[in-house]
This record gives sequence, structure tokens and C-alpha cells, in this order.
Amino acid sequence: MERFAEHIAHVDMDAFFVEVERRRDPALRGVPVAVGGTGTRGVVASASYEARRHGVHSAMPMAHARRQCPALRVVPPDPRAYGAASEAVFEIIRSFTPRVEPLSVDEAFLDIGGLRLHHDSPRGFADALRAAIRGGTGLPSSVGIATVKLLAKMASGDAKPDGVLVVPAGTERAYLAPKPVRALWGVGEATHARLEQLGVATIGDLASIPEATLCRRLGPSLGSHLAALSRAVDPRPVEGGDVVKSISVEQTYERDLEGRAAMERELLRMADRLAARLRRAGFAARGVTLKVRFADFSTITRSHTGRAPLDTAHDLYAAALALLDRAAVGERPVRLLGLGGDNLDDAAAPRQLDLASGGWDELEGAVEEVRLRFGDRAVARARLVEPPATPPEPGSGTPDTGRQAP
DNA sequence: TCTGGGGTCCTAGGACCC
DNA sequence: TCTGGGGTCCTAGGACCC
Repeated sequence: MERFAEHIAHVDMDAFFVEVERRRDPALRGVPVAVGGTGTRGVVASASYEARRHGVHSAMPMAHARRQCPALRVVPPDPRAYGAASEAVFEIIRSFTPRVEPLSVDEAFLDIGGLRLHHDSPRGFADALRAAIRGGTGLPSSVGIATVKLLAKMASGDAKPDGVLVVPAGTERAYLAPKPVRALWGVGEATHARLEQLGVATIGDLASIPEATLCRRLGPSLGSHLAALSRAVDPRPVEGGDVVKSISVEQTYERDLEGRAAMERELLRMADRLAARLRRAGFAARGVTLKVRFADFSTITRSHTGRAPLDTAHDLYAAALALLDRAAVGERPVRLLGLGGDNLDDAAAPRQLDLASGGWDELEGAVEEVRLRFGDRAVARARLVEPPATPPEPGSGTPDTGRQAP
């Protein structure tokens, strides 16, 4: 069967978090809105197009965004709502084709090569998909379609908001050449700076540099990758199953944490959250990583890989304390703590019986059960409940927002 | 303007094994 | 016991993405 030449589609929801918020609060329509942290250290996770016109963009400190756009309506994130909306969107996408590769909560690649019998053109497919998503969820989306992943992704960006862009086969390099090299998927701030030193401003400039030169300057892996992308060569197929490799939680504190006791208390809270996330996902972690960010933003990690997979707060907390010792934080103020698990094992797999932690599994399983039925606040650890008449704890003022990507 | 939270992948060195 | 080379795993840091 003949396939569409432009057989890869990239679907991207427009200002996803903002649009989900607008569904339930119509007063947010037509005005500048940002979803993100409301505290002094919060950043913008998602900005409406009205806000973007005032220079507000994601990852910008919220305080800056408010100064930039005094009329900005700021909404704290609601990850559960975005998760539910995401599931609804993906269900609609999968009704068009099973060949879907999710990239995040709000975007995906689709292999539409085989859909020629159902749609007269790639654009016809895109129109049908966007209408179905809007009809089913009320949410706007944009679609880019091209012969390779890189171009489909860049095209959906150019199609925004609420549009479609097809890059016809044969026009790939002409489409890429005038764009700034920073627009290339995989060129961030650091690589951009190094490319500038080479005199590279546009993707066309990049394509004119010999691959060997790029490999020498950027390393063989990145060098050959960028050399290929700049020439619109991107053989990566649309792939289905994405396997989770790590699960982590982290928290930036409104005020820096100081002293061992405060850090231990926060690590216990994190061990609790991480254990809950691991068990909900059906995993146990052989590897545990502690992340510490200091007041000057310098960041260190300490990790340990053991033999036994862990998924109880009790065991994760013990591992975290051992890592905290190794980090030798001392009295330095800490603005962020993080705890993560990797080397994930299927929790259902038979595990070595560890007598030292006997009983915790069952106890925490029961606690988890209560949380699932009555919410996370139904059960708390005695150590985490604020005792009366205690001096104010630095950094305890930040609620756990658990925000996700825009 | 002072920088969130949750991920993936790459690099580079060292340990260890054959 | 003056020592090759490859494979694999672990650790730490960093770039990048949404």
C-alpha cells in the first residue's frame, strides 16, 4: 500500500495547562494567564498567548512575569487535572492510529503513513484529528507533518496556535536553513554558545560545516547528530513503548533549609512521597539518588546502587540519610532537596526477604490504601505533624505543588 | 530576573572480570 | 608478575526537553 510521503505527525497541545484551567473557569479566557508556582521562587509552567505577547514565557520566574505583565492572572498548577485531560487527549489520538509515541503529557509523534485509505491528505488527517480533540475535550492543539520527526516537531511549533503546517517532501532543507540554530531540537544554551564561537547562526550555517569539525568541537555523538539534523537527516522511527527508568521527587523551599534536623525532616517527607509514587507505579528501586542544591544554585548528587530493591519510605529514608552523610552538607543553606529511585525492578518480582525491614512493607501498603481512598492528607507521620509551640521551621511554608512540564 | 519539577541521555573515570 | 583490551556496572555531573 502506498504511504504518505510526509508520514510523521507531531501533535502538540496549545498552552495546555492554561487551556485546561480555562475549561473550568471561563473568566480566564481572553486575558493573560500563567500557570505556575505562586511563591517567591515560583516559575511559569505554561503561559497563555495573551501573556506571551507581553513577553511572558515558560521557565521565567513568576515575579518577573508579574512585573512584565501586571494584569497577569496567576493560577497554581493542578497536576491531577492535567493528567486526566492528557488521558482523554491520548485516547482520542489512539482512536486514529495505534502508532503513537508520547513525548510528554501534551505532545506525541504519530506514524500516519498507513492512513492513506482514511484521509485524502496529511492535512486532511490533521484537520480531522484536531477537530476530534477539540470536540472531545474542548482543548486546542496544533499539528506538524513532515517526512522526519525533527521537521514534524518544528512544524507543529510554527503552526501554533491552533494550526497545521505540512512540510512537503523535498522542501526540508529549504525550510530548515534560515532558522536560528537554537531552534534545533537538542541545541540548548550551552551548545548554542559553542556553535556561536564557530560562527554558526542559522541551521544552514551548521549544515555547511564538515561533520568532522563538529565532532571535534562537540564530541562524536552530538557532533554527528547535529550534522545529520542540520541536513534534515533524522531516521528515528516512531516508537511505541516508553519504559520508565527513574522516578523522583524534589522540592525547592521558599526559605533555605538550615541544619541537619530540618533536612532529615524533609527527607522523611520525600521518602514518603517517593515510596508512594514507586508503589503506585508498581516499582521498587535498586538505586537511590539524593540531590542537594545550595543557596548559590550549585548542585550535587550522591547515589547508591544496592542489591535489594526498595519501595518503603522506611528503607528509602535510611538510604537518604546515608547519602546525606556522604554529601557532607554541613551548615550550608540548602534551597532544594530531591530524592529519586532508578534501576527499577518490577515490584511484583520475587524479592529477597530482608529481615531488617520486615513488616514495613505491609504497614506502608495499608497506609497507601488509606491515602488512595481518602487522599494524601488522611495519614501523616507523627514527625511531620507540626508540634505546638515549636519555633517556626525554615522552609516549611511551601506546599507540595508537584507541578509538571508545560 | 535569579532561576520549578519531572524526566532522558551523554561523558568520563574507576572497579572489576575475563 | 613491570601487564593488553574489551565489556559491564557504578558514580557524578551536566545538557537538554517539556
